[in-house]
Amino acid sequence: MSTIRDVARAAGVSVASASRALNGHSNVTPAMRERVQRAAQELRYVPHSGARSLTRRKTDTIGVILPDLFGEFFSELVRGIDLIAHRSGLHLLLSNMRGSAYETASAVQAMRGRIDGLLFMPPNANIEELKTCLDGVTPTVLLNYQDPALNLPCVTIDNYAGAYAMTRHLVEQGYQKIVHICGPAHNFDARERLRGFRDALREHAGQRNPMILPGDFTEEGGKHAADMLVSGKTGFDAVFAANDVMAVGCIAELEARGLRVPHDAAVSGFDDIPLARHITPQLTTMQVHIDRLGSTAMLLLLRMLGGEELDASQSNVSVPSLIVRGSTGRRDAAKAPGIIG
Amino acid sequence: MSTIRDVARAAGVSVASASRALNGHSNVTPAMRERVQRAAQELRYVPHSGARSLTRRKTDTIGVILPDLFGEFFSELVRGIDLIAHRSGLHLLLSNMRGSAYETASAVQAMRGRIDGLLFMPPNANIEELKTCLDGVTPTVLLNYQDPALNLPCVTIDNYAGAYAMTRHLVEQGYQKIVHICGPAHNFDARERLRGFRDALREHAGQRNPMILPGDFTEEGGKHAADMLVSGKTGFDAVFAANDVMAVGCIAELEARGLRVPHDAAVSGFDDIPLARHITPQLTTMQVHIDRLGSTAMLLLLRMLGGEELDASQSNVSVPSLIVRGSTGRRDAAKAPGIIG
DNA sequence: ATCGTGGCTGAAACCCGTTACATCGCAGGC
DNA sequence: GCCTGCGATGTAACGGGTTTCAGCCACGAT
Repeated sequence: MSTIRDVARAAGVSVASASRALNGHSNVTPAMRERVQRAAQELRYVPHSGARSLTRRKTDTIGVILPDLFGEFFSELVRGIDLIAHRSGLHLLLSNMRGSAYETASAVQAMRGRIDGLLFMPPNANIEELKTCLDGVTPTVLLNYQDPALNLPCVTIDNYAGAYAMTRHLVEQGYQKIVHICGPAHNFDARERLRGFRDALREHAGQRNPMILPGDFTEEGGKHAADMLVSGKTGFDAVFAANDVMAVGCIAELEARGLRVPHDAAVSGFDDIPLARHITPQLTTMQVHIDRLGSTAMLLLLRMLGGEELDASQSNVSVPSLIVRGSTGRRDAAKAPGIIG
Repeated sequence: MSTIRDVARAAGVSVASASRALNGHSNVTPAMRERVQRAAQELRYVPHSGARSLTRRKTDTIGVILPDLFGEFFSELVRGIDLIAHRSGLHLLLSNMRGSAYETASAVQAMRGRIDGLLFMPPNANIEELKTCLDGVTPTVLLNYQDPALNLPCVTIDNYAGAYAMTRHLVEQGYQKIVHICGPAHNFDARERLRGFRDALREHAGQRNPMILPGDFTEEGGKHAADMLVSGKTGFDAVFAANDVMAVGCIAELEARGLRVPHDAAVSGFDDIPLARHITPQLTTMQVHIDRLGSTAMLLLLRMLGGEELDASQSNVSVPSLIVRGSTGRRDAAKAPGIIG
């Protein structure tokens, strides 16, 4: 592998001139530039980005730390980020932390000297340790997490408003015994969605003690919840799952148990994953533009890289929109078999 | 940001000793190590990976260059890669090339000095330019592409065998007018699948001029093909789409046009995306373990990083397995309405 | 007492670029 | 003809680590 010194030697000039010629500085004669470029080409010289970033104090790389690299959420998020990053000639350094706080801290630290900025989606675990390793070292934008203690801009989804809107939709459709399958207890999104569900049900249906089933955001979890519902003695006529994946599992299990959706019970989800449109009945859900989440975060980060000082007040909250499909078809009083259970 | 010199000064030792103490070299007294570690902790010292990789000639980073960062294929592939990479403490530097050959070349070059090895999935465009920039500079494993001219190990899917097996399955089920919706003409996978289809049909059904419809691997493409089929005058009783996404589009369109699958016509796909199990009828398809593709490639690359000299002869071909589901349900002679068209 | 040995330690070179600063030559102004 | 100023070029420092090599010291052996 040839270095810039090799190029300089081959061209019979100093390394400084070689560097200037190759980087398009103006104070270089055309003849000199020509000579250097020719030498570089012949030696197949490619600058060593690592060395370059050492002096430039710029790596042209953005770190992306996520809880896991899995599924639709991940791919859409990265797509959104890359769309903007690529446009600015930035690379993406990916890291996951497998949920562990220790891994998270080391992942953040391992980024030092590799990146110019960080997009960080914290795990649901305790955030305390993060504060120490995130203290203004590198420009950072948080994804899907908000913490007043960390005065960082963040890009989030308004889970509360989304769950509220969905619950209200179900109430307005005439459903009376609406059950919520929630996500993991420590999950930020899950908690907010549960809160939205609770508030909407209290404010629009006057219910104070709705039925809540535990869930884990997996298809199996949705099936399990449906199982409990059908076997249980509590009646229900609608299920609002905290995400689409569980809703899909729930529908599958309900139908396996002989119930028809939405005829016997409505089911709705959250996220609008591609699958939502493809199952039968099509799933009513809250549409979240995950790619936009990534793009927005990246745009904020670009501003920070440009020197702007952004803080939590610049945070961006995107409100998901209600997509009504077949799975919550208007409850027809004539055909409805009444509340199950 | 404190450097190792700051740490050395604080501990009252030389940088060399500080470096040795922090990197766990054996020739350091416990007292010295203690002093240095304490100083590092107090100064919140984190080594600068960029600088470190300059001397070590090792970046602990793997470059991953893909045609695009999109969809299930991408996320599964990255998951498989990360699974192995993470285990070895390697980071992932992601790059896409948007199909352009120029971008590809510059993406590969931009990796110089940033990575220890490369996982590369070439675009379908001409490979010629790549040879020059891939010439043994860095250990490389090719994904899903094989080229005798590039003597590199590659990890591929046996598209030919998969398509052959699927076609044979359809023939054995009794279907007689089997149509293939193929992928983009320049796509390597698509061409191989088409070839497998052709050969199987010739060898097992004696057909030499099967009906081939153009496609583009998108849902819309599948719908369009179904549209042509239904409107066209050529009869068909089974459709083998070159990927699941098109198969899904095809089924949707067929049903929209009043045909039932598999009653009126069978439909099968290729890839076994998660959606395949969720649509009605469930899709018969060839299961491809995309995550394993990534893991296998990463394992090969690890061996190369370990000093082994691998070449094309070490390539790994994974044969997809046939997953029979409802969409190609055995053609029941009694109920079948005969060939449509 | 002397010499050799071995283990720690520190100074300095090195990795590969970029850039501040010094130098040089040349043209123009007086 | 001499000085000034400017633009092109070269030298060397620098960025932040790692590593080689030499020096130092204490210890054991002769």
